[in-house]
Amino acid sequence: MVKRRPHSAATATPLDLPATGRGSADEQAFLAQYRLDAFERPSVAVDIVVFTVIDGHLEVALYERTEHPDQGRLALPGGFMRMDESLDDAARRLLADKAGLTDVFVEQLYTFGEPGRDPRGRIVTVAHVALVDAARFSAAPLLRRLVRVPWSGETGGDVDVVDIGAAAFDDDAFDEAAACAVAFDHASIIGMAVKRLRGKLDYTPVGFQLLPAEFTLRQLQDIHEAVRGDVVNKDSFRRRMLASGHLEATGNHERGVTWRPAELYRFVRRSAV
Amino acid sequence: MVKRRPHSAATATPLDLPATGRGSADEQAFLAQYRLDAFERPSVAVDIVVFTVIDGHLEVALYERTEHPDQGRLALPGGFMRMDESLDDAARRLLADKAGLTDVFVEQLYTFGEPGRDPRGRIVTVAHVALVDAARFSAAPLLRRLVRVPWSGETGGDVDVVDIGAAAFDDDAFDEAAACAVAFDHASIIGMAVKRLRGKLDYTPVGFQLLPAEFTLRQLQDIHEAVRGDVVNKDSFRRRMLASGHLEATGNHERGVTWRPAELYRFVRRSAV
DNA sequence: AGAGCATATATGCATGAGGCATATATCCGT
DNA sequence: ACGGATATATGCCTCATGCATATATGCTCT
Repeated sequence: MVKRRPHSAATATPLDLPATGRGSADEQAFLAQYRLDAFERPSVAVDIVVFTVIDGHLEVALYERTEHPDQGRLALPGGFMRMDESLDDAARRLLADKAGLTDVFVEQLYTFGEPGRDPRGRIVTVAHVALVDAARFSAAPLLRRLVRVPWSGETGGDVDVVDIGAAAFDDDAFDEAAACAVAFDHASIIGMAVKRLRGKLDYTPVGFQLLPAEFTLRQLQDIHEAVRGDVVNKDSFRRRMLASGHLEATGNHERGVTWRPAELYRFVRRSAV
Repeated sequence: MVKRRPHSAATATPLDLPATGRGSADEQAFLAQYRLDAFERPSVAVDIVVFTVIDGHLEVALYERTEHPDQGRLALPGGFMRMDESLDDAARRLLADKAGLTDVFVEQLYTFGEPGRDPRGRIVTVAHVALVDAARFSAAPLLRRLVRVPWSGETGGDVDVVDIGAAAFDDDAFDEAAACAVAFDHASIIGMAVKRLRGKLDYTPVGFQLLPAEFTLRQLQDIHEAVRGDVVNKDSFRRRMLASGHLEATGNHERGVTWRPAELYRFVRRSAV
């Protein structure tokens, strides 16, 4: 039994079109005269934190700004949302345009909207996280920058970005390198992205997104250790991963290593039981 | 030993004011002529999912829309962001205006920006989650509506909203009640909010936000069971909570119950070690 | 007042996952 | 053939959790 509300307008309408419901003539009339621009509007941007793990280090794709504001500082790839696309679509479009990356894992992270975060005016940015394997990351036409997260637990917050130069393969030099200047609030965005990635790693199968299609258990462990910033127990890690149901042995083995070759696995979506 | 990069500009400038850096005259000039409104902009709204637990059921604050579009349907409290406030500030302001709630736990959830989600035009909404104890929720001038989450694991997705009438204290009638019509994509927003709340409950001390300042372990367990939608082991729950370091015994006991009164605890922020 | 009841609170034990050590397997280079 | 390095497998210890049992403490009813 559906209750019917009294008509707000006395006009007769066809039976199948409710007087005031979704799609009604009444609503159509309302929408026709509705002025959305009566309110002032901010600009909406989308920024993407592209992560990868190279040589055991967590890296983020950053480019050097050539224009004002914050000219010369490092910034996340991003841009303004278009009126005909969803936020996810905007992130994927910008990822393809600015980094040449397609078919990557993209997920919305958080929306930053402090009034003073951009000197150009009121710009709200919807930050996203993308995960790519090292080979595709290196091939992308973006500067590679290492991110060193100050290990203060799970705090998030700002993150130090260290240029990846000669120090790349020298941990001592890396530790002494000075942090680069980061544009806008992007250091804070990266900080939250690292925090989120660390959290997801424990209870969702997301580490595979940072590896090629086939990989060894050691490579997967390296990913986890680089993201977490500490070492994990090898045996229990192997047991846990193999028991998760997300791994499938390919029967192939790694080649060209000087030790016993490990078996290659691939990621399988766990059956929905 | 810190390496120094060569200057990009050869012009002599005062030592403290870089030629092109943040706050430089060059940047000022750029900003003065920058036209942010060259791009079309969407409207930015903020919606809040206010949760509480009453009589063992997870409830959400919804009101019936009196205007087009989706007139007569149930909707989340919300509104448009102002140009001089942050997103969190907007959420708190709207919570106070629309529900009379202040000093509550508020956290950003997710931003919804599908092009067709609002017939009035392009409106991006930044959804938030707020947690209130039952007493304050009931006193707020909003309709109470029960939310029944179809227990399909962690899927999120749309959620059935069931009117809380005579069925409130009768689980059988509640199960048979038909779902109410929900405006816009708000059923989907609530679904994601439930999913997020369930996830946070396991590894962050957030359940306390749904209780008064002093509470018994049984009340806390009821919160967890209502949010998770299943039963938890009483003994291990007590052990885990007491060992978490978040609980502090007050020495007081509950009154007016017909059984042995339980001790009252209060929430303490865990000391930073 | 005392029995009965419902719940809180405490203790002991079984089970399973993770940390750790040891043993064996398999590649490469010399 | 042998050593080096790592993969892979197995067994043991510890701890968190699930489960059962026992005691404590308020109320209600007779």
